[in-house]
Parts: sequence; C-alpha cells; structure tokens
Amino acid sequence: MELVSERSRHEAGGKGAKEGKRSESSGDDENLPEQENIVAQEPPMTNIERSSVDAGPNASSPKKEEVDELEKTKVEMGGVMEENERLKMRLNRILNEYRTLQMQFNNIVEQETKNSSDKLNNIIEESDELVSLSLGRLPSNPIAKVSNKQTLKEEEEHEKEGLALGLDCKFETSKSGSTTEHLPATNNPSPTNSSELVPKEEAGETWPPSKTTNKAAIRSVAAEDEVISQQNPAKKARVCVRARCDTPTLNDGCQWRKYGQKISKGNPCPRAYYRCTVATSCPVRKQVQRCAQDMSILITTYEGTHNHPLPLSATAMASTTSAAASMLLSGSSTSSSHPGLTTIPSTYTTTTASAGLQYGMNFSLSDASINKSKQFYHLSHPSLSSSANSHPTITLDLTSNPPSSSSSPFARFTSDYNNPSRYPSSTTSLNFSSSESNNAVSWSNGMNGFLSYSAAPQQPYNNRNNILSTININPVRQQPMENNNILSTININPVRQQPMENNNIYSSYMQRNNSNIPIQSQQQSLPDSTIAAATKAITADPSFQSALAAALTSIIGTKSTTATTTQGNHHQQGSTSVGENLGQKMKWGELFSSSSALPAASTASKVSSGCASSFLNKAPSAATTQTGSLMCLQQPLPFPGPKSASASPGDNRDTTN
DNA sequence: CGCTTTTGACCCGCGC
DNA sequence: GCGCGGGTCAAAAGCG
Repeated sequence: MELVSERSRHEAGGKGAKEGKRSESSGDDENLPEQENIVAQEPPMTNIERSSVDAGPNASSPKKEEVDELEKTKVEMGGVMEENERLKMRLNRILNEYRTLQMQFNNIVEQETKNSSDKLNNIIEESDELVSLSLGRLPSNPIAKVSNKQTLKEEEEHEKEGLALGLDCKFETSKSGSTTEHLPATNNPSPTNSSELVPKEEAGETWPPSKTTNKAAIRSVAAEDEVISQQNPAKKARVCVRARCDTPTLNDGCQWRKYGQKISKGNPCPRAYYRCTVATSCPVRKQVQRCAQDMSILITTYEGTHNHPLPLSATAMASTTSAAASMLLSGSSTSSSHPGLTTIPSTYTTTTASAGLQYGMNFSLSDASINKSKQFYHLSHPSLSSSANSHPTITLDLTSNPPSSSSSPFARFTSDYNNPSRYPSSTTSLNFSSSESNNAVSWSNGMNGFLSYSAAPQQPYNNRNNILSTININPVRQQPMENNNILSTININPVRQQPMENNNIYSSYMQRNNSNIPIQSQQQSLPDSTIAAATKAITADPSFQSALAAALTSIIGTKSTTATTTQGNHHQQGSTSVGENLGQKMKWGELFSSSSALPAASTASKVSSGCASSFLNKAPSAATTQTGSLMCLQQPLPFPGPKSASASPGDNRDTTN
C-alpha cells in the first residue's frame, strides 16, 4: 500500500512534466506522413490519362503536341517498365539465392548430423575459450569442462535446431502464443496477445521485483511478464547499453526521474536509478553507471517495458532495447527444452545489433561459416545460475573503437545473464564491427572472460550503400555480394542507381514469414507474389518493423532533415505499392519520419545532458555518404495505436534526467 | 509552487 | 542467523 501511494505520487509528478513537454513538442513530428505528398506527385498514370482526356475533346489542337505528349508518356512508361523489369530480376535473384541457401543448408545439416560428435571433440580441443564462452559462467576447472562437453552437445542440437528454425522456417507462431510473446515482449503489447489478460495500468508492472508482497499481486498481470516468468520466473530481462558518453546520462529520448543512487561494489562510480516518467505507471527503469575501467563509457541498463507511446526521439533506443530484450528472451525460450542453455545464432545476434531483427535473422543461417565456426551464441540461463539469480541481461555495446578493434563504432552485442558489474567473468560478448574497415564479426574475448570469436566474412562488402552495413546479415558470406540496403531490397529506395544484390533481410525474412508455406511453393511463387509476401511479412510482424526501425535509427543516427525528407519522398515514389500495403501498423509516413526523431534530438538546442548523439549518431561516414538509405524507421510498433507522433525536440529536453 | 535530485534508511535476496 | 550488497523509499533540499 505504501508503495502504491508513493508510486502514484511520483507518477502524478511525472505526468505533469510529461504533458508540459508534450505540448511543447507537438508540432515537430507532423511532417511525418510524407506519403501523402508522394501520392500527390506520384502517378505517371495521371499524366497519361490527362493527355488522353485532353486529346479527346480537343481534337482540333495541334497534333504535334499530342504526339509529344504521347512520346513523353511512352518514355515514362518505359521507365516504369524498366524499373519493373529490374525488380523482377532482383526478385529472381533473390529466389535463386534462396534456393541455393536452402540447398546449402540441407547439406550442412546432413554434414552436421554426421559429424556432430567429431566436431564436438574437435571444438573442445581447439578452443577452450569457446567452451568457456559457451557457458559463460563456468570457470575453467575440469569439472566445468566435463559439463561443458555435455552442454556443447546440447548446443549442437540447438544449433541444428536453430538452423532448422532458420531455414525451415519453423516459426513457433502457433506455439502456445510463444512467438508473439517473445517478440517485443518488451514493448509490444500486441492487442491480440495480452491485453485481455492484463489491466492496462498493471501491464508490465513488475517493479519492484524485490517487493514480494506487491510482487504477488503485480506479477500475474502482464502477459509479457508471463512470458518472462516462464523463462525467467524471477527477473526481467535487461538490456545494457554501453556507450561512450561524457554526459551524465544517455539521451535516449525518454523522460526519466532519478529515484536513487548507490555505490555499487567494484565500481567507484555511483550507480543511479531512474524510472520512466513519460507515462503513469510506466514500469521501465534504468540504471546508469560509469564503467570502472573506462570512465568515458556509460553503462545504461534498461529494464521493463514502456506501457505508453514514446516520443519519437525515444523510439530508437526503446525499440533497440526492447528488441534486444526480446531477442534475449526468445533466445531463452529456444532453450526451454534444454534448460540452462540458450543458443542464439550469431547471425541473429549480428544482424540484430540494433535490436531484434531476430526473426529475419534467424533465417539467415545459411551462412556456411556458421557451421564452420560455431557461430552460436550461448547463454546460460539465469534460473540455473546459482549465483545471484541476476537478471538476464543483454548488452549492446556501442562503445566505439574498442582497443583491439580497428574500427567499429557499432555494435558489440553482449548477452549476459549475469550482471556484468557483478559477475564480469560470466559475461559473454558478441562484438560487432562496423563496416567501415572491418566486417569481421568477432566474439571479443576480453579480460572479463568475454569470449572471442571471429567470424569474419571472407569477402569485402560493398557496404557503403548500406545503411545496415554494420548489421551485416548476409546469409551467404562466401558469396560476393553487394550489401544492399535492406529497404532498397524491397525497393523502397529506387533512387539508387547502382544495382544491388543483397537480399539478406528480405530473403531471410521471407523465409520466416512464409514459414507456413511449403518451401516448394515458395520457390515456385512468382516474383510479384514474393513482393506481396515480403510486404505482408513486413507489415505483419511488428518486431521486424521495430527492429528495422531500431536498426536504422541506431545506425543512421542523425541526418539532415532536408536530406532525409527528400529521400523519403523518393522512397515513397518508388515503393508506392509497398507502402500502401505496409500501413497496417505502421504508416510509411511514420516509417520514414526519419528526420524528426533522432535528428531532432541531436539538433535540438535543448539537448543538453544526454549523449544520444554520441552513439546514436555514430553513423559512420558511410552513412553520410549514402544516398538512399537515410530514412529512419521510427514508429514504435510496440505501442498501442500509431498515434504517437507527439515527440519533439522538446521531449529531449530533460529526457535523461 | 511544483517537480526533480539527493541521500540516508530500509527492504530483500543471497551466500556463508 | 548474520552480513553483504543491490535496489527502493521517502523526507529534505534544490531548482526553475
């Protein structure tokens, strides 16, 4: 009772602040629906029709003009047809690639089956690090090794399982509601999956976990919490973001209120506790602490799910963290049949550097290197951890220039079921390298027992064109391919002139989304239907959308408003049909609202304390040179109703304090 | 005046 | 059971 009253008091305060800020902000994001503009300027058809109509009644008008008109129209039509042809070719390539990958996968699976035991032994002999990595927290004692061997077998199985998931598209959508719940468990209170179970106010309310008295009442409420509790009865997943930041907190776009500060053991820097004040009863909290080893690194740990619409400027981080959390959770769930062991395909992790493209990524497993190098990411399940039963934590490492890395401002993705600060040795880390100069995906093996694993692709990517270049999702790394923009793959970016090849997300996602369709029929499907399926896939899966959004926003960071706007127009024009179909949960106008969110945050004069720009804007120079990839997907699908659009620079004012 | 931050106290879980 | 440490509370202080 005490707690409740106290909280409501805080919430009341937060609400006031929120509303004040919102009123400030409302104007900024209304430029989102660029789609409408596009529609207005779009159709060549109108020209055609107009010309024909004009020609009819005005038969007496100079025929020359008519001819010119017709010629013009023909030219335009020709362009459209060309574009169409290009698209068809692209789709054909995608399909071919898919088939190739499928064949590779089948071969791999067969080989795996045959060689699994031998492989196991080899792996164990080759790399103790890997073993310790796989288990993360197991110390390097003989006993641990024995158990590690067992675990590795399980991992093998998981690996196969994962591959099967990936390529056979065995999506668990029908499994006891698991998929939707895995998904942005964090911020996607999908109306279908949870709302009836939970009074809204209580949704997601698991804080404070320590208050057992309240916990009993609270815990039963949120569906997401149910999911979590299934996998992790006591603790919610956490997403830890490491970023270089010289400001006190990370500017993630949300409004936070500090409610406590503590000196934690092993770190001279105090840990600050914040709770989200954007909405009443928002259960999200974060902890902010400087890294003891490197004071310039700010470690921000998010926990919980926003139960309210977020300012656009906050969606990037929210999406990222929620997707990461869902990735973590879904990873955990994957291992439900093998308690204590979680496997996440490294491609998955790699591609989800910016969060939860997990499903699409799960289908990117045809990468032969996966099988060669055991690119699976193993997490120990917290419930099995005798130590501290800490929160499952996934760490998104946005610190640029790790000492050992030549580049990579981007992602190191660390998944960790222990509190890093508390149990550093148990932390496992997936290190992403940026596209700038190094495409290697490496499992960094740091001092803390991070495991190091290099899965560097063998071929150079043409990443300059790819907004997601740092999130390489190439299903076939051995094949040279141009790493095309995810969105251009679905032809949202017709502006780009050079041919592009990358089908990564698209194809993988297609695989996933058509999981219910027999593969053969997929293969036989026409390109047009493939496009439709892709569209459907994107529209149908909020997690993918949010993942896209998060990925893009995280990577793009800031971009000039005008540039993005115009780009958005181009996209719109080129992808009208796609855009039309995409609007189920996310309007393209919102999707491509790029400029209003992070850029707003970074450009707003009010951004004072946060350092969002320091990491979210870390778009490599490549990003600034990109011509067609500048849109940010912003809409936080997770939140009920697409009405958000209330974020503005003003929202950034005190977002971090 | 209202909201946020500070900070010591308190609660709770865990390990010994 | 006790101590430790993380996390939270809540009164007081600070701030705009």
